[in-house]
Amino acid sequence: MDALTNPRAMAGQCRATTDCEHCRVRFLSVCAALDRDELAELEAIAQSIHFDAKETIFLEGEDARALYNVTCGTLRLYRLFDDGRRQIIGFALPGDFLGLDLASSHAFSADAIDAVSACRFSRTSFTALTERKPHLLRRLHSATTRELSAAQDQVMALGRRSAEEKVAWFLIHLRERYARVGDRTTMIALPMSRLDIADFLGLTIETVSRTLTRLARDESIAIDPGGIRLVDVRRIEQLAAA
Amino acid sequence: MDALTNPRAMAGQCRATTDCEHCRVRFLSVCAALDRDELAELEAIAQSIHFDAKETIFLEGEDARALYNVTCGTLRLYRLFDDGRRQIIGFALPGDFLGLDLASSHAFSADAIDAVSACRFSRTSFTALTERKPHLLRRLHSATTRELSAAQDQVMALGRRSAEEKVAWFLIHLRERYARVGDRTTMIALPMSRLDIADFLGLTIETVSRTLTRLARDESIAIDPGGIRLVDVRRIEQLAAA
DNA sequence: CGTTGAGTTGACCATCGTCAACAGGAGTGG
DNA sequence: CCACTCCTGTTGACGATGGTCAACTCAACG
Repeated sequence: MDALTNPRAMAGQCRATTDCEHCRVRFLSVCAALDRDELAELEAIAQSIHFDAKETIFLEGEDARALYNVTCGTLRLYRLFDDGRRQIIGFALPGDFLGLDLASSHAFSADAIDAVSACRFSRTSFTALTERKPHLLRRLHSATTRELSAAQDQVMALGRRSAEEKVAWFLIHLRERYARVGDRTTMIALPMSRLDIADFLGLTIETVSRTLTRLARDESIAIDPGGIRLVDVRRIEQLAAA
Repeated sequence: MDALTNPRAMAGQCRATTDCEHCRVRFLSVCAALDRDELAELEAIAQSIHFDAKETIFLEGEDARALYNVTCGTLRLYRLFDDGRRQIIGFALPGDFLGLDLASSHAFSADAIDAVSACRFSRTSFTALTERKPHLLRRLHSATTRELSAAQDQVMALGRRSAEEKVAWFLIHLRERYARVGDRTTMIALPMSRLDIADFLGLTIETVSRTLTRLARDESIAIDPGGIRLVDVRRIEQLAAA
């Protein structure tokens, strides 16, 4: 398993740094648009920052003073309803960028699930940089497009599908995302809790738990500490696509 | 009721034109970024086009040869599952832009619900124009951001909410969108069928129908031919936000 | 005047949510 | 080192919400 996606291997390694040129997520992220000189400009306005597990990065509605480029760890992005129900609208992984919209206030809340490191940019400096670098803006636009497509995938997953299909989709979806930063293995790390998964899929924690145990009894998956191993990949993929 | 949102009033008026300067949706749309000369450039590559009700504009996966700016009418945007289930991921209204991502293939299918007029741009010419006009790109980016936020709103609506809450949200959501092009009235035109609403909300046609009749029995709404009238706006808003 | 398609309503049933109990591991304090 | 709590996850019993199947109405259209 790749170091970027293995929670155990990551634990000791989640260190902040602003050495862009040797950054692990450089080619995945918005920064990939920049040449060496431009990268230096970006590095000049970047601050490296670290969050412990369960720390809150920002809250929905707050002034967006900064943008973040995640270099390691996992975050949950969510909104709350008036009555306290929580909907998780995504998990941010290494390479993901928070604040793509350059909006003046945050559209959702974000907190660290495990230890997280990120590059932090002040919104005003970053916005100024996009004024001067059209291809950075272009890159930003294509990243936003990817986000949009991810949101639409989630809509597909939530609309009128069974719990089993949702959970299978979640596993495959996470696997594809890990594949961007590492290998596409059959081992899927789950740094998030069952409650997080439930709030992401519009299910309850009990249904998630039951569905996973049922899939495990079927020998479609195996439940390992810290993650899931896909045993019958084909079957899970079929459920996910159905 | 505003002409742009009244299906009856629109029926005879849905005419194609490329007179940008007098375009009704000019200030709502991506074009608003352009000054007079630039608008002329855009007009030069625009083609006006008309679709009858039920015509397909494009299919998911097809080569995206063109982008469209809707000037009147309503479209449904959707994706199909392998088993034939359909998920509607949005309705396009006047002022909406299809193809914001500038991607080479369509991420979803689109067809006309009622009569639709649009400005059509070849993707290559439009992309070329964005190369020369950074503020057009900027405008494109902010439109994509709005789309993203709309998709996240839909995720909020689909995750673990009751049928009543979903339907109420749909009505309020549609009302807000109509408000962008016209007035925020209590009368909400529903050009789309019950099946369209069901496929948008992840419900069945029967549940949508039952829920609407229940809300009508409560005197929260009134079901008129061609639309819904909000009687107890407060109550519907409460349900929608819950 | 028959056909077709959209919408409504009813009866029944499955899935998933709710409530509750329990297991096991991590952390804490005596 | 053990007992205790706390937290997460699992499992069971039960019930409600919403899906399924079917019948029916009504308007549009030939």
